[in-house]
Amino acid sequence: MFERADTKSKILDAAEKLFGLNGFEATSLRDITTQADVNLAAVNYHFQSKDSLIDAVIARRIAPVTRMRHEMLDAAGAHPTLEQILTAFLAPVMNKDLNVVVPLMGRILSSPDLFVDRVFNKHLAETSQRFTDALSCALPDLPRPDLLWRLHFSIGVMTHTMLWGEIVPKITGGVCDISDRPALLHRVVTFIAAGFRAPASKKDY
Amino acid sequence: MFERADTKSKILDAAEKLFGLNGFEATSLRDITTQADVNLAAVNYHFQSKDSLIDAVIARRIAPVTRMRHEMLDAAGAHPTLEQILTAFLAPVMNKDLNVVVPLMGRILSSPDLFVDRVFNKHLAETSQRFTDALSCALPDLPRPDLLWRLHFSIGVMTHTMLWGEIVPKITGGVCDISDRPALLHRVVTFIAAGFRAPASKKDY
DNA sequence: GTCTATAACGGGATAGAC
DNA sequence: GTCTATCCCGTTATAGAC
Repeated sequence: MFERADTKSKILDAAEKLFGLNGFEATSLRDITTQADVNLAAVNYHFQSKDSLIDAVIARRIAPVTRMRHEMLDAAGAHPTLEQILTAFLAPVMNKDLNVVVPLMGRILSSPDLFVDRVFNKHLAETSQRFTDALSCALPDLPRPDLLWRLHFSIGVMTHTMLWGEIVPKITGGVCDISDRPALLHRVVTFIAAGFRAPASKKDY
Repeated sequence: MFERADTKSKILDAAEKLFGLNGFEATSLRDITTQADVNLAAVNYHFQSKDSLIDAVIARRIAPVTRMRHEMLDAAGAHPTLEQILTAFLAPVMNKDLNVVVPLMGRILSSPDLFVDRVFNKHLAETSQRFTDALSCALPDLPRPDLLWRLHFSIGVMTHTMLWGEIVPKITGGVCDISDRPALLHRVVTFIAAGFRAPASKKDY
């Protein structure tokens, strides 16, 4: 049942898969419509342009991530630990379907130009505010520039881990394994939490 | 004097600038030849194809980075500290010309598909080996998977910091500043070193 | 709503004069 | 080595039949 998804959803599914696999630029509408098994013109009928399609693909996946992030942060209570904050921030992204959503997120986060105008300002500004506030509470002695830089570094760890997921096992000769998602999340949180707890940078060194 | 650089160099200069600015896919040969003020056909004369041009652009910048990395690691002596190893690894990339080389490096590192075959295996495999060995010496108790994962995380921090350099001041309302390169390097090394020194991940948690 | 067909354009690459 | 002109392909987008 429900085998015949509607055209619009089929396009979104195919697009997010191919965008994640090959990037936004390298994916043509022909690739998408072939994968989705729909007609080429359907894209411009349901969405107005390739750009709008990209927006739609992103919006569909960011919404639940944002919701889950806030839920997890709420669930951690009034004074969440650093690890709880980081987990609430990272888990909703990193525990998604590895083969589709994660590569897509990686693509988004490694396209700064596309990101700021069309993703951050539209979908993430509020979330960013909440998590920086929570981090400030958990690390009251960390100066604000350090805190923001370290959050930025953390996003770098997350992005790279997602984007390179399938590469790491290759170039490490199989030593690193990505199939155990909770273990990987734990590794990331451990690494980042230690980085956040490092002494604040001094002006003279 | 030397105002009239040869065509080949002009193409390489223009290409690396535009590749860093807009990415490899989004940069056309026409963009490059216009920027370089040379004829379109010159690209296919001096290089055989756009792909070969990309390889040439990358190779020209990676060589000095690799040399400097090894020099700095050598200079740190037989038993370098964790901070010395990380600085030797990161400084040669992060202290380059911010406006051209750094964005280019960011682009390379955020294109996994392009990276493994055409960059890692060709230029970085040996360097990778040397630095993982050095890290093993500095952190003898850290299990190998943790060590490799954390090196991977570190590259994520570096990549993201490079790729998003100009964005961070914007979305932090000017709190974060990228103009002081040594300070930024110090922030990165502090963060990563603490992450490396975190307890190794346990199987049960 | 969905298709076929095609317009309009920009891309990489090449032939051949100079 | 450098140019002009051009080929051929893939791209987005649209017009119009069904």
